[in-house]
Formats: sequence, C-alpha cells, structure tokens
Amino acid sequence: MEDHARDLLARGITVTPRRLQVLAALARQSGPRSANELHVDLRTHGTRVGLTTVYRTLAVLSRTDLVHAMELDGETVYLRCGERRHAHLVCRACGFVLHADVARLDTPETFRVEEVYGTCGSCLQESQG
Amino acid sequence: MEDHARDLLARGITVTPRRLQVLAALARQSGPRSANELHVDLRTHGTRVGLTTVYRTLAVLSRTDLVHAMELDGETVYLRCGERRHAHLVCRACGFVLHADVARLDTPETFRVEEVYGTCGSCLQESQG
DNA sequence: ATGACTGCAAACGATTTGCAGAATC
DNA sequence: GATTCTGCAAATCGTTTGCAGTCAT
Repeated sequence: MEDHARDLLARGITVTPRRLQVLAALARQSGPRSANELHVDLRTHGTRVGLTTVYRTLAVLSRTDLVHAMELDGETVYLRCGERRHAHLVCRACGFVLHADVARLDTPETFRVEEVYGTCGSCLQESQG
Repeated sequence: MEDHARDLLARGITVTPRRLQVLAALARQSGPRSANELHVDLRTHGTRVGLTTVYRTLAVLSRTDLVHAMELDGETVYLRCGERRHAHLVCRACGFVLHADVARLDTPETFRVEEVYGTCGSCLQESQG
C-alpha cells in the first residue's frame, strides 16, 4: 500500500485515495483486466467509485511505467508492471501475458518492441502441436 | 482482378462482385485501412455498397491469409497480404506496417508471433534518436 | 425453391465528455 | 480560493444484429 504511494510520488503524480485503490486492485489481479472488471473488483472490495473515475485513473497511471495498457479482444486491458523496460508477449488465445526482455528486434530497420501478440506455447500445443 | 478471383477460389470462398471489389480496394492502399476508409474508397471508385457489407466482407476475407486484420488506435484496420507466413511489425506512431519473417520468438516458452506493436526506426529517431 | 449475399435502421458496448458538486493544498 | 478529483447522465463512435429483399444455383 505504502509502496504504491511511493511509486506515485517518485513519478511526480499526486497521491490520491482513488489512485492507491486502483493500484491495489491491479495488484490483486493475476493478469490484465479491463476497466470494467477493475470497477467490479473495487466495488466488491468496498470501494464506491464510478466507472468514469476508474477510466480516468487508469489513463493517468498508464502514462507511467506503473501500468501498461494493451488491447485484447477489442477492449483495453490494464496490467500492473513497472520495473525495468520490457516487452509484453500477449497470448490471444488465453490472455496470458509474459514479460520478456525483448526490447528491440533487429529487422531491416531497428524497431522498438512494446507488445507482441500471438499464441503462447501451451495454446499452440493444445490447438495442434 | 482475375487474380483475386483465383485467390478466393483457392481458399474455398465463394467469388462475389463485392469480395472482388473489396480486395481491389485493399490492393489500392499503401497501408492498413479501417472499414470506414475502405468504404469511402469504394464509393469514390463508383461502388455503391453499404458499410455493413464492407464489415461483413472484411470479416470473411480476414478468416483467410488474404487479409490481415489488426488493431490500431482503437479501431480495426485491414491489410491485404496473403503469401507465406509472416509477422507484422506495426508502428504505433506512423501506422507503417513492416512484414517480417519473424515467425517465432525464442523466449522462455515458444511463442508464435502474429503482430508486434512498437515504434519503427524512423519514428524513434524523430522523437529523440 | 434454397441458401448465400446485401442494405438499412436500430441496437450494442466500450469509452469519453459536459457539467456541477466535493475534496485538497 | 483555486485547482484538482469525482460522479452521473448523456453523447460518441466503431461495430454488430434484426429483418426483409435480392441474387445465384
């Protein structure tokens, strides 16, 4: 909890109860979640907050490296991550996100990788091998 | 034009004027386009067609390797590509799509790459170097 | 005739915005 | 007291669906 406050301060972001609550909600998740899912989680955990505020808070947090926003099945999902620069490998089949150190891909032109979408090993095997 | 018909047949898809027209519209583009942009292009080129049909036709085509659908800025964009298996490197800054042969990325688990989102070389330089 | 293809208008669902009230420094 | 944060309701926008008509086999 206090860690979250420190994280916000370190990035020059005003600390508010909402932001701490949203960070806490994100920390409870095992994978990326949509604004709506986080909203439900927050209310379940006794935080009365509007969906609009959840969106707005996530927007603020996503501008930092604390939270990463990505697209999955046509909706934006958010993942708590922070730490050193890394790329996300997102499996479209199961939604699992792997943090990888592949920050650059050497191709004809250098390309900085942010997210990689595809199918993870387990799902590849399941589907056919 | 005839090529398009052959491509459809080869994939067991009924050949209809609409599908040929949409494939032709895609062939005119230099990069990925949204359903709406393609709709405008079609009407501009004298094809009276409804937006709904454009969506439906793109959905059919996207189920094959002829057309690849991807997400850019919250909307689905479509790219004519076909040919051998390849991954798409999509630059979020300029929308440029690079076809790459990076079909597999060796990470802790094997992962089949479909799209890679990030920033291309030119945009990286522009923003800071 | 039968099943696929098309269009329009309406429905949908995720996200954003306008505005007024509450909280914070 | 000014600025930021918050919530509700309404608006937005891409996309999908219901339904009735058309086309092709």
